[in-house]
Amino acid sequence: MLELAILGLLKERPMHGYQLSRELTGQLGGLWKVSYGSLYPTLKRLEREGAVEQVPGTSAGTGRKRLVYRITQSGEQLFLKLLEEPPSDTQAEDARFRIRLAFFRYLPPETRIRLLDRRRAALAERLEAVKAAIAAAAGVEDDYQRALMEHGRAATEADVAWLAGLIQQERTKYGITAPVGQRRRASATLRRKERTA
Amino acid sequence: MLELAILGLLKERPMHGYQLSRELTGQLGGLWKVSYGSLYPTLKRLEREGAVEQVPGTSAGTGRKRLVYRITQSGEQLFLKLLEEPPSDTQAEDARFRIRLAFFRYLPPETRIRLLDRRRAALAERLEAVKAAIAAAAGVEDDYQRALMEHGRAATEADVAWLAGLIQQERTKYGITAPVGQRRRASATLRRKERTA
DNA sequence: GTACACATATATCGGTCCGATATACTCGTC
DNA sequence: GACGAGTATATCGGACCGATATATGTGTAC
Repeated sequence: MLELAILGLLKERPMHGYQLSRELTGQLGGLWKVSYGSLYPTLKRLEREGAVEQVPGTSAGTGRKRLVYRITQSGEQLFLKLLEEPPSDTQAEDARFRIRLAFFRYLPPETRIRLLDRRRAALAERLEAVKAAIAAAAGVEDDYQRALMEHGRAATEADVAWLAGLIQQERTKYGITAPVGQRRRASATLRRKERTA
Repeated sequence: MLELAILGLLKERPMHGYQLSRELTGQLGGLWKVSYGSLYPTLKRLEREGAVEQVPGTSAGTGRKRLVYRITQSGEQLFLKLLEEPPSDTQAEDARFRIRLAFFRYLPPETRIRLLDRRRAALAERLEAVKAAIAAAAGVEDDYQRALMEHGRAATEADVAWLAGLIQQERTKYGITAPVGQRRRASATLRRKERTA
């Protein structure tokens, strides 16, 4: 995830580590505070893999030690690959999706819609799970546990609606019609079952 | 975080690892899927620390290998300590707060209000950061970046309002009046400054 | 003019949690 | 009696975190 964010920023202009940290923290508006303990090792790994490279002679004039990096050709390819790659860690996927969205402009409208729809399906599936858990916990007396679940439901519903709005907006903008058959309950589970069948 | 969840469940009744995993995944309604890669090592660590212990002879009759654990006296103490402990990892704090809430019934009302208020202050602070980022990005053309920030603002506002509601409910229930001076902008930052002053 | 707090900048450490995977037992069912 | 599905414990490498160490530059109060 951090790789994606770093490459996305370096795509715009060369930067050094500390600068990346500030941009990431600021641009995502406090939604994600990047740790140096992640940033610098990741930057080194990207360099080792050839996705970024140091810009020579940049710290010469200032006297201050600064390692400025820029993205390479191979890094550009990696960036686009990561931007489309399916999710892995459900825990971090929320954060990953935000990063992705911040660089959505680099993707064609069709791909954007596809990714938005995939995310919506995943959240819709989570919503069903939450609803099922609420139904299962009907007899539980704990007020806080119920409040927690209800809040989870409301928040997830809001997210799904937000994504639906973004998709609609994108479709209207580019005149892309919704697929026929309007797969209403096209949750990831259902699609997975179809694929294996 | 996992420690807290495990201790909270074992406080109710002895369980083995797999059972804990199902309870956690189900009870939190898909909001958190526990990984075995976290669960079993944590369980072992808790045993090594003496917070939990194996219930002897439970797998005898079944023939199936099952390691049933129960909470110890020292584990009960650890549980209460973790339940009140201030947050550390901002990334995981959202999840940690949910776990905490699920076991809120074990805390006295005053403590509950204090923790809810701390959480609300932290979110209010985050909200201010998001607002500042939105203001700073006024000239940016990227629609998605703006949509992302706006959504972050809306979601955080909803969370703050939700917490305010919970606090109000708790106060009404137990007849605890709000502190005089009603520190309106009592963000964590302000309180930190007051403490150091 | 100099001391001192603060921001800049890179780097490492231990620790938590994750998904994937390995292993093995139990049970229904065909 | 084979076989897949569910149960159960365990380890692995990897991502990310907060805390911390270690410098250097910069503003400013005395």
